[in-house]
Amino acid sequence: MSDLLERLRGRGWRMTAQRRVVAEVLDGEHVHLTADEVHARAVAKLPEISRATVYNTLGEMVTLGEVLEVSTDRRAKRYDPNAHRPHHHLVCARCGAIRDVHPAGDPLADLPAGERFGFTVSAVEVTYRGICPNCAATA
Amino acid sequence: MSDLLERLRGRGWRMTAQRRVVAEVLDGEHVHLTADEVHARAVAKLPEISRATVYNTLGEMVTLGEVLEVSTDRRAKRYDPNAHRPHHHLVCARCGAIRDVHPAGDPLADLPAGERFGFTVSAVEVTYRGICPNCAATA
DNA sequence: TCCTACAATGGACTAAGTCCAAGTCAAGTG
DNA sequence: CACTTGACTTGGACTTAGTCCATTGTAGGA
Repeated sequence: MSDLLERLRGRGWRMTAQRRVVAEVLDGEHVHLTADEVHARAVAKLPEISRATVYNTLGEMVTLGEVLEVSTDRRAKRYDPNAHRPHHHLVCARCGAIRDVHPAGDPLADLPAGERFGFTVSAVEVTYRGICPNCAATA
Repeated sequence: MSDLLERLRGRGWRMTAQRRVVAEVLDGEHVHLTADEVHARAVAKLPEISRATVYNTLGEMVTLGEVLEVSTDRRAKRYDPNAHRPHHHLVCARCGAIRDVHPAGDPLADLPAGERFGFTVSAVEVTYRGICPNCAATA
């Protein structure tokens, strides 16, 4: 069963059919879906679920820290259920697909104090951009 | 006079009043403006300039590689005239302000071939997130 | 000066997401 | 089990950021 679902239940989440299907959709995917893709898959399991609910639910999961929001471009945000392992992203410039990657090194350490301008730096995001094998083939 | 303008002219750009003001706006700013902010400043110099033209012109400058497009969140894209010196960005999570930073190390080198999944990786963006001194003070 | 291809215009359109008032229902209480 | 209540869901209107396109204007060469 769903780990994600267990964790959410453990946090006192009220369990509804809608939330269940959203959690299941995310949990079952190893790619990063957009909210609309999540909605499309959720509708397949529960036809009357609304877009607003999908947005609400995703937003709550992000707030709870169970899911990461990734916005690599002007297109739709994508949701990453792999919130418990630090990683970066490899994005296809053509189709927008995202993969998780685990590079060596700690980029936070690469930012010397002299370059911090008084900011309290708490996080770093690294986005590698390129063309995925799929898009390269159909170029 | 404007360096940016000179470079664009040198590339055979047709010079129009609209393009001139857009280039001047970008060139004069050391913060990173959104397209709408660019438009607002452009209108101050040339009241009849249209939004579409500002978008077109910014897009062309990005294509020519004279300006960088930065989208650090779901809000509007920002335009960075400092395209000729590689740098990363330090973003305030509260107010959205952006500063350029120049960290040590080359993150591209940190992505081993085994983590590239067949992608042709051509660029890397690093975004440091934190709270700027200003926002920290008024917290 | 005239031509013409390139550029500008503005209004309609789209995509992604937010907001809200009204209806529904999960789960605790008696 | 039935009741209650506040949390959850709904769908449609709205917003923001940006794109598209047919028409009109104009820079710069002949």
